[in-house]
Amino acid sequence: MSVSPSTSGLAYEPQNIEPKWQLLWEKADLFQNTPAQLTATSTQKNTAGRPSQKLFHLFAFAYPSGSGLHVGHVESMTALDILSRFQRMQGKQVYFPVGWDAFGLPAENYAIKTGVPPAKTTHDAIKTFQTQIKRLGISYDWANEIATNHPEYYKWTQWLFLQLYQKGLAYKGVGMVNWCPSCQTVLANEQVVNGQCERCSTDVIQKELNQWYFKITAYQDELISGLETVDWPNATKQQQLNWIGKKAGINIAYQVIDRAGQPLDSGETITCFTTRPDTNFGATFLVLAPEHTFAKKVAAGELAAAGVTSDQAQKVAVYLDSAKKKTELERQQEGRQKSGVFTGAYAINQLNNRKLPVYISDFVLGNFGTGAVVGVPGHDLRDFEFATQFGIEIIRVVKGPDGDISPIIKPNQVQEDAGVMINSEFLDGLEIMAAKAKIMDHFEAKGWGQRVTTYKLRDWLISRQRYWGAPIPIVYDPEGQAHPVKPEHLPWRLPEDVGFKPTGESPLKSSQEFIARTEKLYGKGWRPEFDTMDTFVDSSWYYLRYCDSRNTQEFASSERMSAWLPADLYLIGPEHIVLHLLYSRFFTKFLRDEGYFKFSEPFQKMRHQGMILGPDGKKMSKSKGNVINPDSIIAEFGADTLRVYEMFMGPLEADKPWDTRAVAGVARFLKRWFKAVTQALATAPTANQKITQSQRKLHQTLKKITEDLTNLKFNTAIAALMEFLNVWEAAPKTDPGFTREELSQIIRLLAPLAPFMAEELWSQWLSAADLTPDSQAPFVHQQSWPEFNPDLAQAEQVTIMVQVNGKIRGQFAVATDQITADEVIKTTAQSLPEIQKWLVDMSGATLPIKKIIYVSGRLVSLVV
RNA sequence: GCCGCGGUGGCGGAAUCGGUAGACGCGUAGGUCUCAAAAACCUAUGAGACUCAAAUCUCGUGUGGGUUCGAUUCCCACCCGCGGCACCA
Repeated sequence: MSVSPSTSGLAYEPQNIEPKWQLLWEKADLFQNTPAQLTATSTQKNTAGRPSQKLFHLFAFAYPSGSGLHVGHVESMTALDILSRFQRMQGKQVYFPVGWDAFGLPAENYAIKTGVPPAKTTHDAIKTFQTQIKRLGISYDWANEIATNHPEYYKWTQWLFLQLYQKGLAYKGVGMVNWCPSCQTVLANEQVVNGQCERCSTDVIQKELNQWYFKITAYQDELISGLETVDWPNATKQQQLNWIGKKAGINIAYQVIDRAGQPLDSGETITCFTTRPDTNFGATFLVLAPEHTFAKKVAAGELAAAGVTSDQAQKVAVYLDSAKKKTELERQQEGRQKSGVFTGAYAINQLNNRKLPVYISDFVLGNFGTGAVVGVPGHDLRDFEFATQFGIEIIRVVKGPDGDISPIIKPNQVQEDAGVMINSEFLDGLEIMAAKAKIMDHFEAKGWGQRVTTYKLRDWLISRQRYWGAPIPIVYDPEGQAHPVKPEHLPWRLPEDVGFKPTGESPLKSSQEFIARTEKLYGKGWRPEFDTMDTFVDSSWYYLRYCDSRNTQEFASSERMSAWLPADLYLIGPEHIVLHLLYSRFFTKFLRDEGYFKFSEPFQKMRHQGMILGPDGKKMSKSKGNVINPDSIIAEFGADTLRVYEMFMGPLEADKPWDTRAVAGVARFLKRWFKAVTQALATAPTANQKITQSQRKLHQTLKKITEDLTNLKFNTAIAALMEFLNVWEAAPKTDPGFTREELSQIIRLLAPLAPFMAEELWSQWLSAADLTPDSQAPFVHQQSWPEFNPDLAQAEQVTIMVQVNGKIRGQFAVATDQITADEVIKTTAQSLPEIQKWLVDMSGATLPIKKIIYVSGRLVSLVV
């Protein structure tokens, strides 16, 4: 192909340059369809003839919202694009795919408001995003673009569901679920924020429903241990660990007793989970969650044998009813105020034969541990609060750190984490950790308890009573029995004849076609599952599909997945730490167990980009009017300026406010660079005899940029380029200037960061020498990365600082090759006149030097 | 309350196997060009003291201690901000 050299002269005009190269790159199919070119990494050669190595750079799937590309998208896309271009120039084979997390609520809510089908809204939004991204010069592999709402994609989402179903890892179950009255759908635990719906901030209520779950808990231990093998930010790993919430403790079974203090004939027991069995001599009561089966039995009047009167049973029933009606938010607003009711029943603590009254309170959670706790009010603040409120005895069994052994009457006396046991018979005198081990052994030996590990992680509720998602591929026979949709019926298509008015029921119920289709394929009286899947199901396996996005036989071939995954770099916002990342890891481990590939973690290296804030330092939002639109920045300054500015703002991971004036500073820098190069091209000598300061700076910069880009330190890389330009522009008029070869390096150096301008300068570089573009590699982005010369990258001389008693008092220069002459340098340092005056006392007498420290190439420290 | 991250000029930030604090950019001030303005370019720019000036000195990386010839960097205690979790037994 031919590339026409520019004739536009010296002025930098991004508005002319950028559309031109965008078009030519597109025509040339640059960097397209990479995964098809896999094959053995060691034999593969790129255009420059160097051995190739594969890299998978993953940008977090974007939701195609109607408001278009956000400057935050620009930040992370640009960072990955720079890295991709940089690595390609270094001979790596880089796969940098693009796709859309296209199912989801906003499009459906828009449909409810306007009647416009979500498919249309989504399609239009994607078009807008595509145009904006191409204008930015992001070198995506568009040939492998995917969208989760496409039947060829969600066919495999459904396939994945069925695989899980066949292995018993997708199941339907009844349970208390989070229900958003506004979105009219259930939510996963992960989608409830402060008792409110993550999307619309409506108070979430609890409902008992029969829903579909994925058994993520089957992998809970591996989800913990796998974190040790990946290169992720520590904070992220920590948060995942907290979410999984693994805890070691013991389940203790307390026998329920009758009025005479004898175990019930039914052998009824209440099992409590505790991590602090060491304090069990201080136990004075038991508390059950309202959902506990024993609580229900009491309410139903089934525990008369335990001495529960009908009056007490009645009170319990009332309490259970009121607890059920409370929203998550009401429960939180009560704060530490505790409600509860005595059941009338007692259990026995076999350690000391103490009778423990059994209470019910909603501060005990039904879904953690066993839903029942043993109350030790002296050493647990919640138990203390409950005991004081209900007048229950408090026993001290741990001595305070100050030796306090007085009765516990104030909350600040409640010793929770350290101390020595007292009032605990055979545990007395032991530190709590030792006591814990000893009593657990005791409980197990007696058969009263059993060591257990509990987890906070719950199974993943994936049913959604919404339209715009992948239908759950399940059909029910006339008896209501669930059956998987047959593989030949996939994709199990999302019907189009639905009403969008929220009714509290799944919108798919309104589809005649959906029901007719089910009856036709499966028989009269058969019904489809009307719920769709949580969109996190779609978006938690997309990186697998990327490897083989046009495969019609499989979700992706094993060969391709093994070749490209795990991803070498995943750049994703910190808001996805518990949801998407945990789910993705679960799917990966499951499919590995199914034998599709061998790796266990999908994302080997992950980093989080920070948030770009408005100029006011606050999160951008339409209501605050502080939103920066990338299109308007491109219109004013060009895409290269936008890219370089966003990378220059600060460290990638940090939140940083937008500074409108600083954008102009970056535009100035690019303009100066363009001018410097175009002017130099006109007079460039073919060879340069003398080594100049500018040359040294060039090679130092080449070295620095290579290091910084490798480490994702884009802001300091750009600062180094600016420094280089400052030195270049300040070079003496007598300097011979950079040679053609050096100018080529200077142009290539900028290519990853400012791809359009670099391409323009490259074409000028070629035409200045009457060269025609290489037909195999006509573009600057196909050239090799400039290597630095280590000799030239070294400074000619270094400044040695001289300290006297730790304070800087002078300095001198030394040739770089002389810095190992320790004795000479130490002597020179002492002989400096400005140092001499610090080496004498008030009377002028020379002070003895006690110690001389020389830090090679940096400083001499004199101690007197 | 628990877990994690952070605190450096007027602003964004740079420098942490301990070794010139403030790179680079923004802003500001003065200047060149211009009838004028913008743009562009040049110079200065942490605070303070002293000086005609040059030079020099003192202070300075959230606070208070410590280790060291030397601390933004390491240790201890605390304060503040941000993110996450939260009546999790």
